[in-house]
Amino acid sequence: MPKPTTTSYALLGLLRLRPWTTYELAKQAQRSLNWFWPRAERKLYDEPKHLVDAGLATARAGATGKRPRTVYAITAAGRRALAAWLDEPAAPRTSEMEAMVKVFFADAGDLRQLDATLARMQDEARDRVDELAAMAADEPMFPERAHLSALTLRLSLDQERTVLAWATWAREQVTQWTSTTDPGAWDVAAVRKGLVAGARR
Amino acid sequence: MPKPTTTSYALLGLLRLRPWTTYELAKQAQRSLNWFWPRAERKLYDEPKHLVDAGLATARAGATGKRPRTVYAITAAGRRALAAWLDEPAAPRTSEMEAMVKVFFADAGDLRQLDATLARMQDEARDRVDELAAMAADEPMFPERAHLSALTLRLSLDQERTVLAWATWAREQVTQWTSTTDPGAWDVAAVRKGLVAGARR
DNA sequence: TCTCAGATACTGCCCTGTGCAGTAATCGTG
DNA sequence: CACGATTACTGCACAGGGCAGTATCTGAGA
Repeated sequence: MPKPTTTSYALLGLLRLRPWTTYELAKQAQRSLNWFWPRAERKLYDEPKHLVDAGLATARAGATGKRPRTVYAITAAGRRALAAWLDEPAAPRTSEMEAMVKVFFADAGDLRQLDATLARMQDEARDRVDELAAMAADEPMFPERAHLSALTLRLSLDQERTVLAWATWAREQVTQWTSTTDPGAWDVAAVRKGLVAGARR
Repeated sequence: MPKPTTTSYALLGLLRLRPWTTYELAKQAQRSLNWFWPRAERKLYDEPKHLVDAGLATARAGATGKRPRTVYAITAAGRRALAAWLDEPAAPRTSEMEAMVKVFFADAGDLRQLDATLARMQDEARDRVDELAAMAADEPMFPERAHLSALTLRLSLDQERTVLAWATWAREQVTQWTSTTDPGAWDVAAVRKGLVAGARR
């Protein structure tokens, strides 16, 4: 059997909290892990089977009426594997921001297009900040793990607020530009200097 | 031919600046786009061929000694496609942070493991801040596009600094914990409240 | 001037992951 | 108790990643 992926360990982590059906597991992963380990629902349906193949989880067959409902639970080997995995250095962070590609190549279009892109980024960040704030305000689903979710929630929230602040700033800046190819009186060199000045903090 | 992906448009954007060989294009993409649109080198070697198939770029055969060296250039259709693409709403941002999965499931291990994970995140963020600051301090490769790269540079830098600040904060917090399962006197509820309080900014 | 180590410039393969269409069972409402 | 909506999946095609392998080129030493 192929070696477990990060997605395997992520689901194993959820199974450590309690047994779940595939469906529940998929939903829970999208609710909690989606902020830092986003995976398509499709993939979440396949993964538990691999965990069973690897001996890290067990499948107990159940049913809701005629519909089969397999309940997955972690095994002792699964717990050991998870603990061992925590020691391995994590893969570097990566972020995909299609919108930033559009900003970077904004000179292929006009200022209206650029502002629309920035406005959409602003809206997206605002929605996410609200969603995360709601999560922080709600009762945690696993109160005994509230300290850990407080840590992760904080990074997600900080990241979204950073994007929101940046998008707001960027929209202001581009109103000073003559066109997407000519920033007019806008002092590019000064802005770049400002970036370096704040270096490391 | 299948419809172009974001990666197609990203490379098309680079081709708009000047013609490149596959190798140069791959290197340039990793230098500039990697911050917001990371793609494996492997993929960057395939993509120009698809652009040619789609009529968005042309391939002109050249050579360095016995080694063939195809130079790609954007076509008029390519320029039109790129400008049109700028109007389409971008895909939502996503970030993968394997380290955060380890933080979230830190209660499967001990405080030493958690601190090691946080320390590695801190180092990674520090390195990236330095790298981005160096880019901001250097002469831009395309001075006529310095205003656009200033915008993208700033978001990348802000994001990295956010992670750096968070990791530093998180390391301080966990020293106050009794174990990964028991935060001791650490006031979880207060921290969560603090998150909501700062909502939206 | 030849040699060979390392750097350069790729390609093939196999697996992970995504998006979407399709399907069947179940639930809620009248 | 019929039927539309929702729930709970599966199949398929294609984008993307990692790594091993290969051939060509460059440069330092014999």
